[in-house]
Order: sequence, then structure tokens, then C-alpha cells
Amino acid sequence: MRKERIIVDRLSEIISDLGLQPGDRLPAERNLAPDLGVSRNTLRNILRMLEARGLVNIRKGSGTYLRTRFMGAAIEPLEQRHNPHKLIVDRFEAAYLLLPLVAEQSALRIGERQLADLQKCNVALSRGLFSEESEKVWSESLSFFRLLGMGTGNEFIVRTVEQVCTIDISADELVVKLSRREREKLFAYHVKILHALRVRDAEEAAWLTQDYLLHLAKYIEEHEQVRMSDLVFRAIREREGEWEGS
Amino acid sequence: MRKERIIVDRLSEIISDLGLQPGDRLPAERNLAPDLGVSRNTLRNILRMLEARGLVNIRKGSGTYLRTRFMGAAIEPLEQRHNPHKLIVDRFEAAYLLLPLVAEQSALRIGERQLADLQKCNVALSRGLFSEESEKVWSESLSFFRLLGMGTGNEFIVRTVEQVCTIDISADELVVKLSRREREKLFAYHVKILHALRVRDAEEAAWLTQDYLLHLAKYIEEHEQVRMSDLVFRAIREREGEWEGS
DNA sequence: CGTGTTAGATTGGTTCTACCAAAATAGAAA
DNA sequence: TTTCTATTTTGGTAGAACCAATCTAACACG
Repeated sequence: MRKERIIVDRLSEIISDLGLQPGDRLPAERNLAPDLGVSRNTLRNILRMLEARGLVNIRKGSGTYLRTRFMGAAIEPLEQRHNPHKLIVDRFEAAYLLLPLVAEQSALRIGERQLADLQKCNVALSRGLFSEESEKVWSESLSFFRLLGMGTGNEFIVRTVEQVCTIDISADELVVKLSRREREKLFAYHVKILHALRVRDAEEAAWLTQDYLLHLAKYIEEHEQVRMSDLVFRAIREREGEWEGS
Repeated sequence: MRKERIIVDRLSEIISDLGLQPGDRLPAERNLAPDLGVSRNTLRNILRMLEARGLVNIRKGSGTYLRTRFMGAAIEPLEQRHNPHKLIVDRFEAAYLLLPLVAEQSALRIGERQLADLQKCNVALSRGLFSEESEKVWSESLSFFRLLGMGTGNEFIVRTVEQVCTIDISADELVVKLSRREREKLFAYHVKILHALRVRDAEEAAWLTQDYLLHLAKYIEEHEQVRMSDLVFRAIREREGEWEGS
């Protein structure tokens, strides 16, 4: 993935040399590829990636158009990792902030079919509980929140959830190993959240989602020597008291 | 984009026919491509897209591994556009929900350099106010919020803001024409938001951001015959009272 | 028997060339 | 001027050849 970064940097230079503004068309692939020292095919992969991130706008037969001049900056955060765990820390912070809102809206609008999908997802999860491949379980758990996002029916919210709920194995991302007991605990949240959605209790759904995330974050802090962001850290400490009671 | 959907569906069938579970390796690209009736090249693009969305896990020299069995559902929402304005409606709703939180966090952590970037952005905006190219002004306005997102230093939040603040010209997206007076009004928000960031007033930054969005949403409702989502619609009506006073 | 090494096969990644399809453009005809 | 058509430009797909990381299994050694 490092190679792509170099190419995007070169591309940024070219864009800035040409003085391209948002909305302008950038050179055709056939001309651009040699300048970057890669094949057209590889360039296309990169442009597709940039399109997925909304930095560029590809129109068949017409050209590829620049959407924002802050291109380097958009890729930049990918390497500011002073902390090797920055990815997972950022992920949890973003999830802590955004997912409860998503759950709240989802509770208000989710349809029967989507509730059924969530049900299926939970069933798959519960089966996974008895296997020892914790990685799979975690990945199904992410699917649950993806489906939750779809419940809102809002395309942009779905995309946001996708971003937050997608672990990038190709990066050096932490793979969390969960104990059996912990898996059961977390699964209980899934059940409760689904129930809250069914009875349209938006507030409860949001609260449970946040609780789930904080619980998981605390577990990771303890077992993987990861220090969460201040925001999440404080939120965990605040809620710990309530957990004691249960 | 419709073709990709069909192929992903076929792929889902194959996966289910083979009884593949999350974690299993799916057939090699060379074997899979013919079964799907596409070239290996095209298949690779699709697999890359699925990887970006976290549905599969590609390992060079080893194979492509399935991560979740909910594959078809992940592509679905992209085509439910009964309402031609659904894109902009969804966009405003997502922005209304998410951006205030982003502004709040940004106010707490944004650095001097990034504040300077925002300042530059505002200067560019104010210059644009006197030209008649309202489209570009709007695009700079989006840059403002992009930079705001970067102020949080959280990679995932940045990506989220990118999604929400990026208009997709290739889709049939509405291009908003703003009157001179309206542009000045909206620009005033930029100045106020930047000031709030400078003095680290998180609450004020969040409130102003929300206000800005609702103001703009109301304008679009009136001038473009767009009916915003219920959530945004109600929020506008609630806040209208406060606007009267000013 | 166990273990480390190595050669070959497998698999994703890249390059190259040719061609297809949508879009933009220029020029002829009305 | 407007409208239509032919041409050019541009992104999209196809298929073959080759590179590089990985895995596999046979082999040699202790």
C-alpha cells in the first residue's frame, strides 16, 4: 500500500504544477500513466480508489475530474501514525461519536426486511460463538452494524458506517482476540440492540450501541496495551461505575 | 455501476453454492473470472472494491478470503433512488446529524496550522463572493468543512466528512444557485465558526454548524422545490423562530 | 525421527496491446 | 443558426505474458 501513496504524491505534484482547480479535468489516463511511471492499468486502480474516497470524479467518455485540491492532505492522515495503534484508536473514537446517532435513526425507520437481515446476522454470530475462530466472530459483528446503518435508508450514513466498520487487514491493523466469555457478553448487546430496534426505542438503541463500543474499547485497552483517545478513555471511566452494579 | 451489481450477485451465488464460510478462501482469480463471464482484469476491480468495503481480504501470493457472507446487501442501497432528489436530501440529513459533532471535536483539538488553512479557505471564499460563479463558491464552502474535519486529527472522521461534503457531479445531483445576499449570509457563518474554533468554544462551533446547514437546507427547500427529510424538516421549523428575532 | 532447506507450483500484482462504448467535437447539410 | 452525422477523444474491458510473494512438499541433514 506504500507504493500507491508515492504515486498519489506524484499525482498531486502534477495537479499542482498544472494549476488544476476543483472541477477541472485532469490529463487522460493514457498520457498520465507514463508520467507517473506506471502502467495505465495500475493508474486506473489508483483513480478508482480516489473516486471511492470522493476525491475525483470519473466520467466515461469524458474524463476524470478533480473534486478537491486538498488531495495530498486526504491521504496524508494514513501515515501520521506516530502511534502504531492510531488506526484502531481513531476507529473507536469515530465509532463512539457516530454510531449511536446511526442506531438512533435506524430505530426510527428500519424496515421489516432489514430487521430480518439483522436477525440472520445474529443467528450466524451465535453459531460462531461456539467455534474458536474469534476473528470470524468479530467480522460478523461488524456486519451487524453495517446492516444497522442500512436501516436508516440514508446512503451517506451507510457509507460512513462502512468506513468505520471496515478493518483494513492490509494495513498493520490489530486483530482482536476475544475470550469466550467476552464474546458472549458482547453478543448479548447485539440481542438487546436488535430488540430495541424492533420496539422502536431509539434512545435505548443509541445507548446500547455506545455501551457496546465502550465495553469493547475497555477490553482492548486492557488486553492489547492500547491507549484509547482521551474522549473514549474518559467515556469508559465514566461508565465503569454503572457496569459495576450489573 | 449496474453491471457490477450483477456480477457481485453471481459471485454471491457461487460462494453460497460452494458453501464458503467467513475466513474461507475463494477460488483463484484465474478460475473465478471465466465462471463470472468477465475478464480477470474486471474481476480484480470488483474484488478490490469489495476489499475497500471490507467484505473480502486479499493476500498476495496466498489468495482472497471471505470475511462476511452479507455480500449482496452491502451493494444494495446504492440504487434505491425513487426520489430524484434523494441524494441531496440524504446528504443534508447526514450532514445535519454528523457535522455538528465533528465541529465540536475539531474545536477542542485543531492546531494552529489547520486554523491558518481555514483562514485561507475563508479568504478565497470572500473573494469568490464578488464573482458570479456561485458553483465554485459552494465548492470552496465544502472545502471549509473538509478542513474542519481534518482538525479532529481522526482519519475516520475525515473520511466521513469527505463523503458528506463531496458532490457527485456524475450523478444527477442538484447544483445549488445562491443569490448574492444568501452567499453573504452563509459566509458570515464561516467567519463565526472559525472564530469559535479559535477560542475553543466547542458548543458554539457545533451550534453554528448546525445552524448553517439548516439555513442552507431551508433555502434549497424554497428555491429548488426539494422536500427535505422529516428530521431536517422538523429541525428547520423548530429553529425558524430564533431566526425571526435576528 | 524431527528439522531446516530448497525447488517447484500456486496465487495475487503489473504490464502491454488491442478493442469496445460512451461522450465530446468539428464539420456538413438544412 | 440549427441540426444531424462522422470523427476523435476518453474511460472500460479483454486476454496474454510475466513479476513477486506465498505456500507446499520433497529432500538432505543432524
